Amino acid sequence: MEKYKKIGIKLTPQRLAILDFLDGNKDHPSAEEIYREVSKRFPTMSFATVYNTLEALAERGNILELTIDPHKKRFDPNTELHHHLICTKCKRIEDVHTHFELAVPGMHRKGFEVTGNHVAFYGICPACSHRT
Amino acid sequence: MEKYKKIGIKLTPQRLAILDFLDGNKDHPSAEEIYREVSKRFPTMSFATVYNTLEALAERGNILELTIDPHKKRFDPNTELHHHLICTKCKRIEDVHTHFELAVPGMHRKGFEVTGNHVAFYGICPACSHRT
DNA sequence: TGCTTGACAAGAACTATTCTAATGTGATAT
DNA sequence: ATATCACATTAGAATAGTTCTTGTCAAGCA
Repeated sequence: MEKYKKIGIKLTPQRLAILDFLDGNKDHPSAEEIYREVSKRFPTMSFATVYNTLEALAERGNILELTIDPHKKRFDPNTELHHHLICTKCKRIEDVHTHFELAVPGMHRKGFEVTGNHVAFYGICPACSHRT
Repeated sequence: MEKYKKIGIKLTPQRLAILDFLDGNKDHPSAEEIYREVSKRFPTMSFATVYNTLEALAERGNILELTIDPHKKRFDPNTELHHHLICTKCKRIEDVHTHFELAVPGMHRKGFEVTGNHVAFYGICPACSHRT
């Protein structure tokens, strides 16, 4: 795929498969989910390859590493500025494409140079609120 | 200490030491930091006790489990609604006691019942921006 | 007194991630 | 087209953080 060329990493079949799986993916998959899926096509795939690729992509700003799930890292191929709505029961994550104008008041900034922000909304998704 | 009685868990010397360490602590300590500190007073202290106590406290809403640091859990004894400013280099976390009026627009809510939110601000703290 | 419940310590087990060493391979220059 | 080399890949070991298990004990209660 031509569109992946500009990322600036060496393209390999494994990496293309990972990129294809991520492209347009709205499920914020974990390394394990990526591995499970991609290793269907590449049964010899190693976990290290998944992590290496994800790290390389994150470094270049092509994906975001989410620190939302206490148990594992999750990755988001959508690098536009956006926020998340998380079901505290099933851990499903939905995107919230709204821009919030947020600034840290000087008194709390403590000399920090603020570079970004992320809003996590918590709630219960319809599916979970139904079953009990 | 009387003030701990109302938490509703059985108070033991180990738990009192953990509670004392957390009380007013603004450093958002990890389990490991709590263990290191409390085991000075109770050298036989086990990690399991730390985790059990933290879990019990979190369940009862007496502390918050922060999912901000990708490498470890961090705990916040301040359960008032507040937000955080995180140094992406040294992982220091400062509190931001500002109330933001945030609502998820209906189109993104997808039927979620939203129960709360948390804003993470990212930046570089003064100490880190100095040393290169 | 005996029962029940919950807390504890110690360490094993587990999970997610990172590292290592050996081998393989895509991209470029030849 | 081929050789080369830096970078990718693999398998498995290593690590870090967290959770689980087992046996023990103390406190509260019938």
